[in-house]
Amino acid sequence: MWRLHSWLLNQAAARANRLVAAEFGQAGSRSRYPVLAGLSEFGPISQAELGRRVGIDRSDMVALLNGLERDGLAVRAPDENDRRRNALRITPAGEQALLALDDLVDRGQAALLAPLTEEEREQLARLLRRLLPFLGPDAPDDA
Amino acid sequence: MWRLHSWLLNQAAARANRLVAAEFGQAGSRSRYPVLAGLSEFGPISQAELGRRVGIDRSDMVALLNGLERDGLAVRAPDENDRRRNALRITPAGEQALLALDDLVDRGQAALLAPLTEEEREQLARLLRRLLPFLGPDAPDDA
DNA sequence: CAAATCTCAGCGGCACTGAAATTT
DNA sequence: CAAATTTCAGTGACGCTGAGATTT
Repeated sequence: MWRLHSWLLNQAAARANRLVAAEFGQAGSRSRYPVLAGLSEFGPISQAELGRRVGIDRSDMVALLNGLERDGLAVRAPDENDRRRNALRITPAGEQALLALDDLVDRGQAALLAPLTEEEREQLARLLRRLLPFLGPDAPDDA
Repeated sequence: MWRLHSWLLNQAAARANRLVAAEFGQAGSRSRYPVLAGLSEFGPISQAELGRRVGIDRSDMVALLNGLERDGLAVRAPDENDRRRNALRITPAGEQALLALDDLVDRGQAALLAPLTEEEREQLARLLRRLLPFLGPDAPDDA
């Protein structure tokens, strides 16, 4: 039972979500965080590509961006090179919001990772990354 | 972004669920597995206690047991020592079903863990267990 | 009385599917 | 034509809350 990785992963993820959600409180959906972080890191990008990189479904991405645009944290512009795509950008207000969310996530994670040493935390992150194929060989590793 | 443990955990758990769900197909809910495994391992036990051990909410446990009882895989009997409780037991058919589910879960997990060596898999399990407080010091560790 | 257990009704976030419209 | 992108409508499993009835 306790060797069941898929069960352990689910339990650990559920706990992480509880802790982060407790920090977020009324501050909106947790999924906003990876979207804003991805926008900030990957500059102008299409919805499909962003979704692939942060592991969010195309369909959920639409709803999330609707909310972010409504709140002035991101903007959709037509991509002139490929008019099927939207060129997404984070706004200054979005960068601002991202900084605030950074703090909340950090605090939630501190509680989650309390039982581990710094070395063990890095080891855990390294192992988890190896399980995710879309974090290709180009993904930042511990190189 | 890639150092975000709560994000990594969620992505890894989502992938594990996809892979296991692909194996399960029509074979019923995935949550049945931890319940049956817990019943088999912990013998006669109350719903609340079982829920605590396998990380399933009291409320969801009711629905899961309804299904398991309907299918003849588990039985509820009144606990004569404490009549608030149900004494849950797995049936022979339940043990049978558990064996079948074992195979399915194993195959799903084999795909998930393919990138890791045996040593790394144990290390991952060890680290994840340390994040789950309800796996108290009595929990089977790598001692 | 306080606390624990079982049950039911319902909610919200999340991952996903299927299909339509547009563009390459 | 085949493939990719955005969008919308809808589904289902999951984790959880709140409340009621019963028992300790």
